Amino acid sequence: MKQLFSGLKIGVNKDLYVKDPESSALGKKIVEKSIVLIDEIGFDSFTFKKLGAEIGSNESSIYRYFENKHKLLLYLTSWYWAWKEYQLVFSTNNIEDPGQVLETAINVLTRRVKKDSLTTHIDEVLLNKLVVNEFSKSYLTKEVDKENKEGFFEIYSRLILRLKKMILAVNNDYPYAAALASTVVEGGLHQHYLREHFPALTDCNENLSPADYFNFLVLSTLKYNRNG
Amino acid sequence: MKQLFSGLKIGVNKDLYVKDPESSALGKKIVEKSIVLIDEIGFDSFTFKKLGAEIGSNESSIYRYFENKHKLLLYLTSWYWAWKEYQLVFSTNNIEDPGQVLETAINVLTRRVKKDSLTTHIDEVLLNKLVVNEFSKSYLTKEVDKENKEGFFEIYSRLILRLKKMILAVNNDYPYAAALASTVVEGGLHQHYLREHFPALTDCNENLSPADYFNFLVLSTLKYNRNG
DNA sequence: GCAAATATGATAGTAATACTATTATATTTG
DNA sequence: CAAATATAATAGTATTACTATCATATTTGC
Repeated sequence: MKQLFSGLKIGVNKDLYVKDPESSALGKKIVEKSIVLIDEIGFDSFTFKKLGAEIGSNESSIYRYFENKHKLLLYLTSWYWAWKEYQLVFSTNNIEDPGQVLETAINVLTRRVKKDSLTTHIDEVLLNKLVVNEFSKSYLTKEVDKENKEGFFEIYSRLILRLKKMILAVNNDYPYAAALASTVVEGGLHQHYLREHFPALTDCNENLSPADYFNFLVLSTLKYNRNG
Repeated sequence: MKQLFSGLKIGVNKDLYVKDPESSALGKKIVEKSIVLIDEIGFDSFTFKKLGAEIGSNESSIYRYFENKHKLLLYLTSWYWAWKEYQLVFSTNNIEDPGQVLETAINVLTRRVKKDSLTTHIDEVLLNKLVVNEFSKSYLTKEVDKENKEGFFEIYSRLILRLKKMILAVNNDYPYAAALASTVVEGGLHQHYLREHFPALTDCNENLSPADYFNFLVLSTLKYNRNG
């Protein structure tokens, strides 16, 4: 915990970059504009050449920060989950009732991101959209097991396990705490995507948020009594 | 319904292919071996050139069946969901109790696929793995809205809506029927993926299946009584 | 059984991608 | 101010994702 909150710098696995993008103006620009460009044209058509053109820099300079665009995606999504973890811990810190803790956690993890600006160069609203649209692509690869061993999904995993703990604090006998935690986080992203592109496949809209849905879902399954 | 079950041929949107792969030996071979090859090397490294080499055919011949590998993926996943829809309707056909119908549906949609072989050339077990690993990539694109309008996700959407109806048949007041239906189907894929690559993030294993988890989740949220 | 139509195969070519390597030019630092 | 470091520019390679053309099988219709 200590390392995560010292100085408010969001820390990600150092093997995700060649040179720390936080260490220079160019690095920050790469991160900042990659979020904008990926949001604009999608990760699939995104290239370092296009990004270079966008920021008035050269392709080869970007390669000195990130090995390839996959690593950049891992960097951006790790940053996002680290940021969410920070929010999660911070916002539940002085709540005592486990039910309240869990509700707050679900809200933090499934709410649409509003303007927040922890940093000057990262637009969290856009980054949230990027995660909704592209996060799955970061782990649905043939290299997932190798990269998982290298710790590239550590922050995300830790976040799910934190939620799992909060679930068990409400009902220690619940047999599907990890599955439920992962359902909430992944499902949260998915419901936001559906709302945008397949509105018939979700009930979430302006009046009913994914947070409402998941709060009810979790509450009901944790409090459910087979005999009553 | 009629068109779906006439002759047992699984029907997908005709705009997904240039020439119907079911109409020739080469077409069937393309479909058959693409499933094997995508499963082997992953969709990202899969190319028509490699597939051509694999089946002793030419890249250019494959282009005469599918416009590009994205359309092929849409074809394969549509076929899968059409097959699941068939199983869903067939297996719930003569059940009267809505609770039983729903349980059967959840089992069909979240169970790991066992050998079935409706056709000679499609290996449903491999196709199920392919869907777990690659389905998200078929809709997480910038073209999703356009392709959705063209009906490329029609079968999938219809399947979710069928499940939604079954949910409402159990509890007509449930306010999140569509969200729950999509959670079960997508979540089913996701839990299988986690089991394989992130076992700490799910409770599903040899003894506890995603079907068990989702049956309990759905049952509890549908039967939950706020006041008791 | 043969001509015409159709399907498949082979080859070539293009623009873009995903890099690597090298060299030149800024910029920073000691 | 020299040395070190960062960035930019250019070039080059293998692969991808196609398109086009032409040759050769195979099928079919008479």
